[in-house]
Amino acid sequence: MRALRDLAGPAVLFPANKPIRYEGDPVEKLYLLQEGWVVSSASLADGARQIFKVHFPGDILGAPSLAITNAAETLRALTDTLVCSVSIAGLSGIFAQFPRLAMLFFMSAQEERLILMERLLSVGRQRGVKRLAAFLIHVFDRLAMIGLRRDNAVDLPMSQELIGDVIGLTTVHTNRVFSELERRSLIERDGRRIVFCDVDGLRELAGLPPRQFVRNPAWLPEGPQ
Amino acid sequence: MRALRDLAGPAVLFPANKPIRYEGDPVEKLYLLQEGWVVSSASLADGARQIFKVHFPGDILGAPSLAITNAAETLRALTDTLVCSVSIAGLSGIFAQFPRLAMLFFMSAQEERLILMERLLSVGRQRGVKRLAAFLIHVFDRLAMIGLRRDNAVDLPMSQELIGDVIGLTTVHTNRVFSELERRSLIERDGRRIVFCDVDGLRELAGLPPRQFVRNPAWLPEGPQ
DNA sequence: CGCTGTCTTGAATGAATTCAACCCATGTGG
DNA sequence: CCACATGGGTTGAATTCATTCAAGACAGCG
Repeated sequence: MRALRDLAGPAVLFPANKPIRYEGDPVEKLYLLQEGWVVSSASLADGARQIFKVHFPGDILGAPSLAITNAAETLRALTDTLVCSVSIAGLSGIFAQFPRLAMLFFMSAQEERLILMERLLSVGRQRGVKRLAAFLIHVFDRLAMIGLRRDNAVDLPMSQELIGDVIGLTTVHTNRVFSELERRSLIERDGRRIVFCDVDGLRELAGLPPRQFVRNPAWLPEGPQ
Repeated sequence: MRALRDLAGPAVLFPANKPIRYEGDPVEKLYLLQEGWVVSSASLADGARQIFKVHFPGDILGAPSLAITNAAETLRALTDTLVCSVSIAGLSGIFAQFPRLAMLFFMSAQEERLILMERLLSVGRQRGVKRLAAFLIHVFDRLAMIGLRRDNAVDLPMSQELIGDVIGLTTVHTNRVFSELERRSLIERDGRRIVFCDVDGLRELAGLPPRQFVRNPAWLPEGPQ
């Protein structure tokens, strides 16, 4: 990890709502998100936008576009954000020198695939209410995993329009579906703060199978001493 | 690649429609698809199914479940299929010995992410007709890429129900949307054989941005002599 | 011959979008 | 301090898209 940090350039501040990279830009580097929230998204000709992922500190940004010449996703800061960047050649050096780290990168890419598959399952096969429930639970769990959530509440720095872009609904319908979750006493809202009053109920509504992650498997390549 | 082939077990025949692995099964290995078509999918409690990907010869199967204890996706043969398997520890050995190959695996995982993102964009933000167009074009292009398509036609070994499970529509609606593509003279059908009479029109309808893949970049780690 | 699976069509229902309007908090400039 | 603009959030009504339920057509197969 020290090797990776040495490769990374200085941390750059992106204020809330500022784009870090546009889709179509030439792909030159990867980004490491140190502080703040970022969304990756793409748009269609008619302006419709789909958000692929809400990124938290510790995430690698821009990796999916590694194998293409022009970026497929736009990266945009949701909050004030600290980001540093790594050249692709640098990443390649990591693979040559640190097989254990390389394998961990590979596994993390597979984990991202899993998250995308889960969202696709939700968007393709569930109604709006369940989609929103699934997204909220996803954020809830991920924030806990990286230690950024203490209590049963989350401050979501996203407008309902953005949330609609995650789950594939219009602003208006996202709003109605939010109200329904509240009416069913699964959540409470205070501005953009969301209180998860009935996590189990929400999780059951979301209806996605639980996942058990393997964190430090024996079969990983040896690391350096 | 020879190293990989040495690791792989013998090729096993799975007849059409036979499951190779169920979601929930313990994750022990990866699969290499040598011959035939396979779909990976997952289901919800109510029985709704989402197909994540249609796999062709050369694909690695089961990788997304690498980081979890119980498989997230069901793998099922669409046609008669030849599959061999690799232990996860074996893959790990590849990472330790062949950094160039490891990097290629990593990039292929990112490419898979890209494909999933594209499908999510389509399913989340497009109407049925465009979703089907996008899927057909995707299959059309991928088959050409691996040299399994000569003319302007594809034999899709999938029922309309399965196709609906890819693009997130019911059987009935998938059927209507198929008819519309035909009515608009974008395709012709003869059983499960699909003739792409107007590839450009279909591609435009699908409305997804074109991708330029980097195939052998200079920054890849050195391979063995 | 009667299965079964798949494709197809019609009609009714339901979910989500569209269009429109209104509310409210914030911020800004006169 | 007011007038006004701006970005969200919320609600209603009409419309469109997709699902559901039902039934018929057809081919392949025992």
